[in-house]
Amino acid sequence: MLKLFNTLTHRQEEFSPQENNLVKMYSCGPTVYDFAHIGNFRYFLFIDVFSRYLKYKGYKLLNVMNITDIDDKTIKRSNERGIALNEHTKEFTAKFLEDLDLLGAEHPSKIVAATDHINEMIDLIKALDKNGLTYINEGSVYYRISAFNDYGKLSGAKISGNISGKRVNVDEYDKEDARDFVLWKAAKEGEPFWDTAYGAGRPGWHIECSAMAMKYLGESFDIHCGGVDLVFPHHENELAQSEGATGKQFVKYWIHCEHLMIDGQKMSKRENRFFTLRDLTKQGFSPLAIRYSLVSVPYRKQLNFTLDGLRGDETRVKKLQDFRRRLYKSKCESGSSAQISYSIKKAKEAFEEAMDDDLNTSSALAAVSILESEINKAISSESLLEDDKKAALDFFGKVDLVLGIFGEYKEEILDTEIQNLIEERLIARKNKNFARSDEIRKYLAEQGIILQDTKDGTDWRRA
RNA sequence: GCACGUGUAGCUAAGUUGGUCAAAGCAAGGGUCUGCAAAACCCUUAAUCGUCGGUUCGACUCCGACCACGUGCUCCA
Repeated sequence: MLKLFNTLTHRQEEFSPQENNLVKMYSCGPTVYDFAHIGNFRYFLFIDVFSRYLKYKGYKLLNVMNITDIDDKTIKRSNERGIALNEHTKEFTAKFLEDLDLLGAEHPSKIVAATDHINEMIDLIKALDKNGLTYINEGSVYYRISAFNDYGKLSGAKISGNISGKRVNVDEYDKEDARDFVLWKAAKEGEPFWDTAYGAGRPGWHIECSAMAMKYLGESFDIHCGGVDLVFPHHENELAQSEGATGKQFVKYWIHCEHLMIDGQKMSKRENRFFTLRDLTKQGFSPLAIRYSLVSVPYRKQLNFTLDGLRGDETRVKKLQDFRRRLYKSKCESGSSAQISYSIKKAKEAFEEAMDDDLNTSSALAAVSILESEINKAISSESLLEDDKKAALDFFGKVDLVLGIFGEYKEEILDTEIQNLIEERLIARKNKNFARSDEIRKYLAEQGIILQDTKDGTDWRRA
């Protein structure tokens, strides 16, 4: 039974979807003003692993993610570049998806852009209007928080009342109450706008998620995800907009992913503590190791990202790949052993138990390591049997379906020239002609083929 | 200032309805294999569980204080 920590109730709850086998989930997506950074990807990989595990558990998943392609930052950047807003945002949406692919993250079932849903937002504002939850001031439409009783139920009482000394009128729009937020911003010079029933303007930050989530998932659905920083005000306001319009519970489980830190401190562009995916791949790190790093710490813990740690994870994923390769290639007698099959069963239980416990990936990985070590011993002592090998491969395959940490395994084929050289070298070695043997090894190394001599012959791999 | 969270071996970290475990990975040391390598594998080392008190027969796990770090209260994954 999967248990999840629900921000709304502030405790761990057993998960069960509204419709018996179908999970409906909304994940807050990127604001496409620039490249996403690894902090963003920590979250997106959490969504990936979470989604994969739901499928692993046998659920059907409808996962919608938004692309925020209209806000202060996207406007600012596109103006700086002197290109149209949507040209700018299309470009960075594409980069975002490329990065997801690179990290082996599955795409959500639906990816939707805010600017494609202006009508839905206006309709939602109308519904709020009808319920007396809005007011207009100088062409902008505001949400009147005092008229919504449940305001604050997601983030807690902490925002009730004025926050002394901190709340200034940062927004250049006028509000009745400092806590009110804008639904529709009146058009300003130099900004894109849409002509609507509420005049020319552009959407406020929160309205897109309410409108799109309800359009694709219904007025009430199962899971809503985001980074912890979104709990307030974004999700609190989203909830207020949605429930204020429908009178129904908007979301049952609110799930929030913790932030990532670099060297124990907050990311900071100014102090050069900041990485995009490209920054890291340029330094030679593999996307797989980056994925492993970001996935290996449970999502509700702050993740301390360090380059030293990443180097370690680089080694780790390489060992995982070597291990799987070794297992594939191991030659086994038929049959199975009671001990190994018990260990495999245990590992599977431990893995699922860990993941069921609010997606404890760290503990799940421990289960993998323990079995890995045991299987390795069996291979070394040539005591691994065929059925156990199959069961083990099956288990690691299932793990990989969820965590995606083994990378691709493909049987590569060498061209015959290289094949022949390897043969020739074997013969040379047999005749103790080591000069020739080393010559061939050196030559192949230059071709990117690394040879490894084993007692069963010569193995090779690409550098 | 207010609110919340974290502090476990060199590093990344799991674990706590209080009484077997203080997982696992990386690093480090040793070994197996090899003509030599490389890779891989095996073994070992290491934590008074932030500090100081309290509760208890017994606390890493509960309570209090303190220190450090982080986050939110403003745009943010």
